[in-house]
Amino acid sequence: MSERPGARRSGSTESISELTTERLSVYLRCLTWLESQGVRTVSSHQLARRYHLNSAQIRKDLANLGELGIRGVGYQVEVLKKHLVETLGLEQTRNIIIIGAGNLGTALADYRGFHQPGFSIVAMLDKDPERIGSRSRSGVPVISIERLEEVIQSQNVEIAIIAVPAESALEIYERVLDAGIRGVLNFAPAQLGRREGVKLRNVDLRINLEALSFFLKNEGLGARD
Amino acid sequence: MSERPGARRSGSTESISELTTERLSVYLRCLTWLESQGVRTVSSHQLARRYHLNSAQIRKDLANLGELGIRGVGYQVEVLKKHLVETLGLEQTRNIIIIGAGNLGTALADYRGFHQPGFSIVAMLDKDPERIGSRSRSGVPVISIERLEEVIQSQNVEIAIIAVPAESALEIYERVLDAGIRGVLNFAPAQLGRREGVKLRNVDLRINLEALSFFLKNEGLGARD
DNA sequence: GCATGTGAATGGATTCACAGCT
DNA sequence: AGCTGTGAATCCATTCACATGC
Repeated sequence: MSERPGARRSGSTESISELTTERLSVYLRCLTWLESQGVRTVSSHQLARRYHLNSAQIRKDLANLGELGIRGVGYQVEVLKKHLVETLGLEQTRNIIIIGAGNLGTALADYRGFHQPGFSIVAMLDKDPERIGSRSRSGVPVISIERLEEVIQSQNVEIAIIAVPAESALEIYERVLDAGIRGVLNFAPAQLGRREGVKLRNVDLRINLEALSFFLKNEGLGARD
Repeated sequence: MSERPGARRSGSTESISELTTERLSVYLRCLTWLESQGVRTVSSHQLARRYHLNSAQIRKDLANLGELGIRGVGYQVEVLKKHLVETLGLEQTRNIIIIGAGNLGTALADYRGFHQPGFSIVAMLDKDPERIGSRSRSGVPVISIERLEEVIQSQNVEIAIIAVPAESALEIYERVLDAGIRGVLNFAPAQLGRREGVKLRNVDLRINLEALSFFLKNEGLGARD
């Protein structure tokens, strides 16, 4: 119960919405770049101009982490970055499995962005005997889907990435949840249901393309001004 | 100018928001499945229950296409599907290029969901001489990035998928826009700016993982009830 | 003087609840 | 009786604008 007495507790990480979380991730990336360029201090206006963001929104978002800014000056890059890393839970490494070792699964296993600190891809799981026992280019092993639950437990896996065809997605989803997974990133074009205590995020490539198609169809005409 | 006289024009496709568009794409997928199962008629409630959606929202979304439902009955699957295909601009085929023939680009080129009717991936472009001249498993050719503008024009390309490292993303973005592309799907973890008359959609894998990480860090404690 | 942090205002999107049609 | 289509109500997110503090 006892909160440190002087501690500012604006940083009640509960209240932070999903959209805000996504932007925090963006800010972290921006700050990482700025830090690598030797920038020590940055204002919300500078960030906004540089990265096509809105300065008021940046301030509101960052205010969630506590009073980190210095009025009249801005934010210290290093300090802010540290807080973002902590808020997003990236100081520790989370283990990930990818289910489905097809084109997409394998590409994800080798994707640079996934091998950042904070995440570790420990295995791909697949049912095709031809693939089992092999490794992706970056060395991620392919294991039999039969051993799904065992791998999750023994390797302390927290996140599952579903990269199987739509037909199998629901079954896999149920299995990983039963095995205790609370974070799921789904690439299959399937409608998986929300569950209490589980975060499901969908990356649906078809929706993305169809949204572009809709735009292309409708600009020419009506979208004049 | 002359509108067909009797034509219901609730279907003013302008007013449709991006979020609604995304859901229309979901509905289309659901209907395609239902149709394949021989279902002829479906109500908003049935759709909602089956696919974890909200029935009022389904009705609001679909009302954008005109008065397609039959009160007391529901929607005719075939009719509704046809309207969705048309609204999303999927009766015609749009040509796509993928820039970057690395792991991700190649996986996308071979991804089944992209070879649906409505879309055709005509080429991947890359700067690595080793890759140029080869083909993906499904036969998409890799062409020199130097020929980017030429390919866009000659093949009548409408959509560009950016699958290059973050450092190169901005330069590629400018180039495809200059070449006349109005629809861009960006996989690079870079902040590209909005442009008038251009639809940019970002698929950011890192943001997705970090959002899961944030959730995992914060449930256990506060997210009790 | 200058940039943050934040209440107030605005703008969207979702949900409710029911009138109206079949 | 049942389901759509939709105004009204609600909820959430963004933007504005300024008091506050360096």
